[in-house]
Amino acid sequence: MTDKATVAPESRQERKERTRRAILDAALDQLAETGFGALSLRQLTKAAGIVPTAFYRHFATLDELGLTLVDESFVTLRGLIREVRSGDPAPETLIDRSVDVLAVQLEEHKAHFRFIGRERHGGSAALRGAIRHELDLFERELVTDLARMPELERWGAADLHVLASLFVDLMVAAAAEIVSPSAEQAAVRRELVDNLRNQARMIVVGAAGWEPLGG
Amino acid sequence: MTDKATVAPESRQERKERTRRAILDAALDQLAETGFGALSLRQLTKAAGIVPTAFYRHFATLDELGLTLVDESFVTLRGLIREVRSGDPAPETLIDRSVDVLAVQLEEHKAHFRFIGRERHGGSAALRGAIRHELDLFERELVTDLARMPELERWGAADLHVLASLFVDLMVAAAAEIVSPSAEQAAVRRELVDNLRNQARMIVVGAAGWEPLGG
DNA sequence: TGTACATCAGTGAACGCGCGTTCACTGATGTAC
DNA sequence: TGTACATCAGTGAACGCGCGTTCACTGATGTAC
Repeated sequence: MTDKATVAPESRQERKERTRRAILDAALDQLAETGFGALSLRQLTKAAGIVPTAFYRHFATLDELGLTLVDESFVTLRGLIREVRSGDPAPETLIDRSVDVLAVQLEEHKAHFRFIGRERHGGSAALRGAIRHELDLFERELVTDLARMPELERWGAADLHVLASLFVDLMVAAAAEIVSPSAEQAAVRRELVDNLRNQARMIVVGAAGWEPLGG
Repeated sequence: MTDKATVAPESRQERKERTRRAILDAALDQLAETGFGALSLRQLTKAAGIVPTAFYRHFATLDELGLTLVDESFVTLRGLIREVRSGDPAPETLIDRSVDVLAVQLEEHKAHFRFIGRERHGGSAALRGAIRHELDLFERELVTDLARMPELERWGAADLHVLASLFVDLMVAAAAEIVSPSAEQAAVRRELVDNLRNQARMIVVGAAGWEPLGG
């Protein structure tokens, strides 16, 4: 049972990475309850199964941990977009499919979306700045995606910005709402998702009838 | 100079109200920097010019203070709507006027909007619940306003909810962005307001072309 | 108007607690030979 | 394969600090007569 062959030969590096992961997960867990500013290093490390001082072997400061979580969360968000892009590009089904993918990803990466929703306006200046920067990048990517659509070929940069920012604002607002603890019940969550779908459809109707801005 | 006639005859009640106000203002001030969860009673009372323990003469807990701020902030928000309603009701100018009024009110009641934007998703469960409740009420009021418009007479409750929630989500998102410390520069703020105006216009176009939901 | 008493906003000392961070350490893993 | 040394993730004691809350108090304002 415990002979040499069954013992996992975990290297020092692997063990360190595992601890780092445990810290990040404990943080995401604790951030469901409180804002990042109220995060306790001692509670955090206790949940991660290490002594408080061991935290500094992995992060120089709590802020560095926060920035790591921002990075991680946006990797998740980009995964969402990649999944939407990789499917059927027909405009008629794009909205429905995007909302469906979002709903699934929200469930799987609840903590990441909750973190972004919470700290977007709630966190420290550094955290807010990082999130705002990532959201700007994200919106710019969406603009280039939209610019490729034949229906929008007459649109200028300003028009694309209006539409893209609408989608991003809406998605972030809905995501924050859907992953919030008060939307635990499946029925509530479904209602929120349905509403998001309808909101997106109404915006698409608006885009279809939109007269591009002058200048 | 200091004879009886010039001395303000401040009653005990008036003085108490003034201190209470000082606490609330100090809280709003401190909340520009951190989330409500990271609020310090000691720093708060110091800024208000009283000793820490005097806080309890005015509020039983910090949470009670938070709920008072929620109430206050929504009084501000309702004032905004009242001002929009009291003006020209012509649909063509409604959006522009609403955005203009919002921009002015954001400037005048920056702290209130910042508080709502921050704690909407960032605060304690009690605070989030209170804000969410008030926003629900607010949206319902907007629905009854919209229902009175001749252009929307064929719309059902579900359609009205989609449109109203779009406006509310958008307004809260934009407000939080506009009052954030990173939008201190007038040019940045103007750009955000312009974008909000265009977003609202695109939604109005969407509403104009919207085919009411069945059921 | 004057006096005696009640009210109560604000005081200040004291408490125990959890916090982030320092430091010298331990002992298992990794490396050089 | 065996030995001697280096690395470094995690330990545990200790620190000083600001925290929320308790309590008995003070003294100006308000009230009853």
